[in-house]
Amino acid sequence: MRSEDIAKLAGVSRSTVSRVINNYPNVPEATRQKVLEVIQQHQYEPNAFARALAGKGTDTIGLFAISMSEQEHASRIYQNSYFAPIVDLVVDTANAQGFYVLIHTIYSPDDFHKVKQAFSQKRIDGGILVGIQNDINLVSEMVQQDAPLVLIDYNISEIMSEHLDKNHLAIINSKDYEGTVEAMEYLIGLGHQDIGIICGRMDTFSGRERHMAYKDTMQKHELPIQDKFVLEGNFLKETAYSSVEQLIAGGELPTALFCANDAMAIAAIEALNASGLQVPTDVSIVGFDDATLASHINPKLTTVRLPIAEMAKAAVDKVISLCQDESTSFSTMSFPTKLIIRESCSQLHDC
Amino acid sequence: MRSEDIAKLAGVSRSTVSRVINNYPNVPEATRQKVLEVIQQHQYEPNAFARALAGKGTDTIGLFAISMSEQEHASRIYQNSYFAPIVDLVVDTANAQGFYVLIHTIYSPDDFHKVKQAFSQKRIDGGILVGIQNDINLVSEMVQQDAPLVLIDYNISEIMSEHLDKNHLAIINSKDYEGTVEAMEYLIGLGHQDIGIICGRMDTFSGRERHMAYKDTMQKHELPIQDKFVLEGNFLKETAYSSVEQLIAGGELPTALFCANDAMAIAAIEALNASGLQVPTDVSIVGFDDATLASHINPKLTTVRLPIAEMAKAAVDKVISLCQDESTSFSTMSFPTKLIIRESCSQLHDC
DNA sequence: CTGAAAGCGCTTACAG
DNA sequence: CTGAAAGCGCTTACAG
Repeated sequence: MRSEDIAKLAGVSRSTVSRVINNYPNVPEATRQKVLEVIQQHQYEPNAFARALAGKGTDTIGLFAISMSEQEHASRIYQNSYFAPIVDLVVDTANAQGFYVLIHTIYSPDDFHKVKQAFSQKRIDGGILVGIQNDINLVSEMVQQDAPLVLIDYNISEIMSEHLDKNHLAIINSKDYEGTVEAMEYLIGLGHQDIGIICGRMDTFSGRERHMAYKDTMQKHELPIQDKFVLEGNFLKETAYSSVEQLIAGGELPTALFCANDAMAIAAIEALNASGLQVPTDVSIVGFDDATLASHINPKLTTVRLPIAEMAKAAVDKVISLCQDESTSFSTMSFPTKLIIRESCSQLHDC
Repeated sequence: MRSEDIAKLAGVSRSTVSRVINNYPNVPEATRQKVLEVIQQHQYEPNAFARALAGKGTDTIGLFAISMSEQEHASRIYQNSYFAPIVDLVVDTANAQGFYVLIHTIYSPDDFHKVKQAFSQKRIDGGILVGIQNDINLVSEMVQQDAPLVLIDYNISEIMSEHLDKNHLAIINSKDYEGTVEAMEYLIGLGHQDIGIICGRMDTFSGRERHMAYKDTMQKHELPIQDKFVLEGNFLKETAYSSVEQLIAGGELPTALFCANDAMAIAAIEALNASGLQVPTDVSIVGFDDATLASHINPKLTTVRLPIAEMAKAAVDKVISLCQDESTSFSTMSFPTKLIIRESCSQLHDC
């Protein structure tokens, strides 16, 4: 069933059918009704691709989850307490506004080709990128296509200094620096001085922010940062577990450990437990994200809650409005985090 | 940049450009190379929609997560330990084979329109439906469009009796009946006789299978099924929590409770704990799914592991092969579950 | 208000 | 082996 068939049945031309489908004003109510009726009757749906070819939008946005540094292939994203909810919320929000969402996961620089392709093949009206490593070239390449783009978690000043801020572009961040400071102040308020950190991926905006806030807060309180207590990490359980094992093997432990996400915090607890150490008795732990697991493990994790729902919704609203606007625009939003105090930290008595 | 531009640059016709893009045999190596070179040089990507319009596939499959009975809107799917991994695995598997995936969540019969639309607008080559309630009319409507379709978790005999088995259709199930029997036998082997159940959604194939296997196993061992110990449920935490509260309020408790999924098992444990009851000391609990949470809560949950990864992969492989096959075919696959024994069940001593 | 026609960017018989 | 042409199913100036 094509628009031509509808036209015949309704005794009008394809042009008119198209006019009613697209809700143009210049068609008399009677004609409109007749056409609508025939459409209803035959459950006609205009071919989406033909519409797109003829200049209409695709009514679909792309969502690209980028996690380049991870190793095995199966079940990575959903186990990731950061990506999974974003995917979910983005889909929900977009669907509610009548948009489909095209998803693709990027595991290697090669895969990245796919996101450019989705744009250049005109499969989507706009796209959301999450988990992008700080690589301004990549971003600038994307932005060149001048398709509406929103980046979740990206360094705004890089955008500015590259003058990329005059495109259909938006950045959605969370206030990770402030969130980390709050967590650190809490730990310090509890009497901790030997505070370690398990870092996140340093090629990530949030990873760097959390690390910097850790350092700054320690310095502000004139607390020494001991190299052996700053553990590298990549937001993944496995590596966090082994670095904590090594830390333990080293003999000396911090009294508290700030972990750049919950997955690593949980790994830390497990590694500590495996060596007969208790949380928070022996060492206090704070995480970041407030993943589902955080409130279910034992001890319940004290963590910084990421406003993922707000961010995902804002991202969708933003792409959609960028798709609709002709004029280029650049905007940024930053959502506050919240410290959720549970059971994984304790007061230090001997200070 | 259109194929015509490439043609000009390469000194050939659009036809030839198309031939090399589509890897047709009848073009001399020299010509092919020249065209390929120009394509490379200009990073040309054929417009996906134009290709689709002209008869090629869209290289995208649809994934529709249906969860009609749930209430609030935000963050439902990802919190759902069943949907989230499926989404993830499907995306990964499809991506790896060069397919995009279009996702849509269905929360109401109205939304269902969207999945039909995706097909009738020819946005996708084929689709995967997960969480579909047993509604043969819906399925038959979909199947009429004769687009390749795979259903995860659906009653095969319904398909057969409606003669829907001569379409591009496949069903992917898990062996929930056998899995439940295994769990029940384990409980009975531990000496339990008063075994209750929290049911899943009964409009779901797996929900019904798990319930039936519970009943059958009880009967086989001539154990009485007490009405007050069979609790209705819908796979969600909230309702499970309150029915367990009611059960507790009733005064009499089973010694073991089989829960049709982990979310409800965890809710049961929480409800029990809230009343000062201990698992497994006071009541043994077994779940179903082996969600991430299962191994992290306290006590670690004994549960039946669902082969979600296998199912998701099989579903993708199946749609893709259905998309490629001209001939209609109907097939079914059923993957075994596995009982994972952890800490939430104990031997009953007084029997 | 409305139809005929051109155009969107491809693919694929068809003819040579 | 290869080009001209028709066709996929829409939309949108253009003319009336």
